[in-house]
Amino acid sequence: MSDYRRITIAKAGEHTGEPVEIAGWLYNLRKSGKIIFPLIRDGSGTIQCVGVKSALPEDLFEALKNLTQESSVIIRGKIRAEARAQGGFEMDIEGAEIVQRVPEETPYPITPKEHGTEFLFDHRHLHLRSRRQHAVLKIRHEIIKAIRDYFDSNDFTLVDCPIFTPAACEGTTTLFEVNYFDEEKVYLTQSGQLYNEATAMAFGKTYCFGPTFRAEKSKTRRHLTEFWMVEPEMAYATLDDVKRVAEELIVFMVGRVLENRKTELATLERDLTKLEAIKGPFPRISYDDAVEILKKKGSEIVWGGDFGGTDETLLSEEFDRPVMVDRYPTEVKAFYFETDPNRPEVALGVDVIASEGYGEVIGGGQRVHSYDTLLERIKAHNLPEEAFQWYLDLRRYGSVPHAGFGMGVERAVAWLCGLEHIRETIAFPRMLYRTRP
RNA sequence: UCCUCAGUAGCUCAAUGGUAGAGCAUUCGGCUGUUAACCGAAGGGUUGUAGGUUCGAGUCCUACCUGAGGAGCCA
Repeated sequence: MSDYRRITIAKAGEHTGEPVEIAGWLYNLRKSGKIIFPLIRDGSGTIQCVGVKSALPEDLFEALKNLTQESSVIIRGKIRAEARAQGGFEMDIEGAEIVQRVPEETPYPITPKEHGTEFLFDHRHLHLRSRRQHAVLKIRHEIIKAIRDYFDSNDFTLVDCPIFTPAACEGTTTLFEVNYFDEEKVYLTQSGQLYNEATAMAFGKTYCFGPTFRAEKSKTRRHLTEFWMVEPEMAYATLDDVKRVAEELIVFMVGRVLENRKTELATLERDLTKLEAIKGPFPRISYDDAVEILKKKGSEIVWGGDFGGTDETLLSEEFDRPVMVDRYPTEVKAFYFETDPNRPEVALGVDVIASEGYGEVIGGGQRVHSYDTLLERIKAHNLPEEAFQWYLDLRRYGSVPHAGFGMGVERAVAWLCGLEHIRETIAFPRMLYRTRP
């Protein structure tokens, strides 16, 4: 038994001819009388094994031949290059150990045929084992790693923000309320931004990376109630810095995925030319320009309104890469946005609209840094002044121009993977009508 | 919250108002190169729930439940 060295399927090609073992699960089994083809997956990949009756003990051959889908099994044998096999390699079975056999009375529910979304997401804990979902989550991991590598290597310090917050960050969106020891109400964070402004004044450049929550009853392919967001914030920075960093981040992220996740992109049948087109510089247009473009394309948008999902799609059709839209009407942006000194009616904010109709992936801009202006805004938005004293402190003690943005991780994943729906981009999605499993 | 569509076997779906069916999965049998393998056989149903119309309802009507897509809102 110890003669067989444990390897992962991903590295099978490096061990041809050696006695090795693979510990995994039965993904599928094709059999033909005296020869069987178990397809084994181990989390790193899948490989077809070949078992010949004459070469194996009778009881082992029969046990493998009758093995049920997703039974856990350790296969021992030798790897061989095989032109007919999918990954280019096959394993000839010399021995095996069945770790747990899935009973036939309770067969694995997800068969190799089609299923509906309700069924699949009710069985999400098992659905994750299938090839497509595995590929999506591998790419998600790559994207998250790229994001962290980008910020870490550009002098940003990770300072995470609280999940429990005492009040609304932006005053507009609906929050999840939590009973906090029956003493007071707290809310699940919808953004770490206000806290980021504090940490940026302490560290210069910071970012937070964590889950955020929105209690809006959005029921579309672009929304989750719990999603992950990365939010950088920079002291002594302006709107232009936000655009530069956002562009660099996206280009870096896409590069990493193209470099390291070719296999997964192929599994998803992603059009690579669309990803390869995502290079700097991204087109930069103003909100005014965007409205003109949309009007020409038949949208009913009027100056002063925010873009709907359809508008974002129409806009993205004009470009082969993400487009940056800046200087939105102050009215549609949150209270903390700095206004353009030359045009007080527009805010120094920018949205990055992803290509191929994937919508807004990044939103951010320059923050108000004058104490008086911020106080005015808080009053104008009917926000509780008391709760914002600490935030006002940031303008009392060494206030500087500063800026930052937030990127929705799931939207980025859906975009780079080319997915129809955001629910596949996270292991256990939380949506309007789904909190299980 | 609003609009639209859909709920039939474990799963994916069929069935003009007239005897509820197929493929996959499961069980049994066959096959030494299969690629969502294939071939033969068997078991498997309170047609989402509650009413109603009708000689007769999976099918038509009403309400409710569940889900999907979209709108608004948002990343």
